[in-house]
Amino acid sequence: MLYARRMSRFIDDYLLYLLAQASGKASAAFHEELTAEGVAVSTWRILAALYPDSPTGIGELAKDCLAKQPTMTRQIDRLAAAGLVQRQARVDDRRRVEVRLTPAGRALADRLTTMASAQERRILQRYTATEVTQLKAILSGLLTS
Amino acid sequence: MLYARRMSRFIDDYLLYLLAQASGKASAAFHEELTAEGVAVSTWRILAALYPDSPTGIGELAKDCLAKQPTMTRQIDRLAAAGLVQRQARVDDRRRVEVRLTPAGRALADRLTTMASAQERRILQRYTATEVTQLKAILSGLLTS
DNA sequence: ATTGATTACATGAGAATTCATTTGATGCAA
DNA sequence: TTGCATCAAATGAATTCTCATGTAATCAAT
Repeated sequence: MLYARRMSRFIDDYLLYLLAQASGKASAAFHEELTAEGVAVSTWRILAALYPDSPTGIGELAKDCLAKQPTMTRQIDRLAAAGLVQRQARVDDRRRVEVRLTPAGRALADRLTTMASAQERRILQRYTATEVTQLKAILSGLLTS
Repeated sequence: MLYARRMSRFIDDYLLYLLAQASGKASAAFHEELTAEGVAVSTWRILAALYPDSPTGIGELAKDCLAKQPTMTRQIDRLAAAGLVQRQARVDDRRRVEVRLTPAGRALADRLTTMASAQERRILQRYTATEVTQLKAILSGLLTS
């Protein structure tokens, strides 16, 4: 299955690789649940970012979901057509568009976030509360640097 | 700049989101360096995975680079045409293709991994050696679960 | 008020990714 | 052997993403 390697790989101790792989692998299990529910990963990301009640602009939403702004505009088109979110131009700056969950979107997000939290518990089960706190603190720190 | 929010967001304490954001943000700085060097992120990922001398099959390489197998086949087409990697069918199982760095590919990887390590040090500067060790251990643990 | 720069989002065209399937190779059971 | 399931990689078609740019609103300076 595995190939012989002459020496250890660069990436096995490289932080950005470990982060990317950990993120990908930890997400994979939940993404399977989403697929079984017929929900696209991109849809989940948007609903989660808006949940429970956080109206957000298109550009900021793109950042939150690791996508580019043109991609997000089109995703929101799709979710709005599906009745899960609604657009509303801000009165104090009409360049901006606030996106928020509709009742249907919030209902779906209720269900999915419950599933996500259960999944998170399964992953974190193996670690002590202290370890979990430290991990989240370090990750949050990376985000605010 | 920021919009008012009625309550804290679900994602701000959700591990998978923190991991994805931390990964994305930590990588962003280095990806800018890559762009300045005229190197695509996907190219970097492949060179890093093969470095320094780890011949790898297409499918495994796809996993290592968070891509699907058809994507990787085409990426390798591109890198092989650029003279950075070479394909070789395995004699013991000719379904498999071993990809390895050419001397030119290794030279480029030498340079990029040096840059990547410097970037990693800048990120980790703010943490103690113990914290770094713990972080990498937990991330590695997530990968082997 | 007018000009020019900047910001936020939308959109067209092109590029990259992925799904579904095919091709070729291997292993296994009858 | 033969037949069949499985596996790794390649490929065609379609989806999806993103770059570059456009449009409209706001802001700053004169």
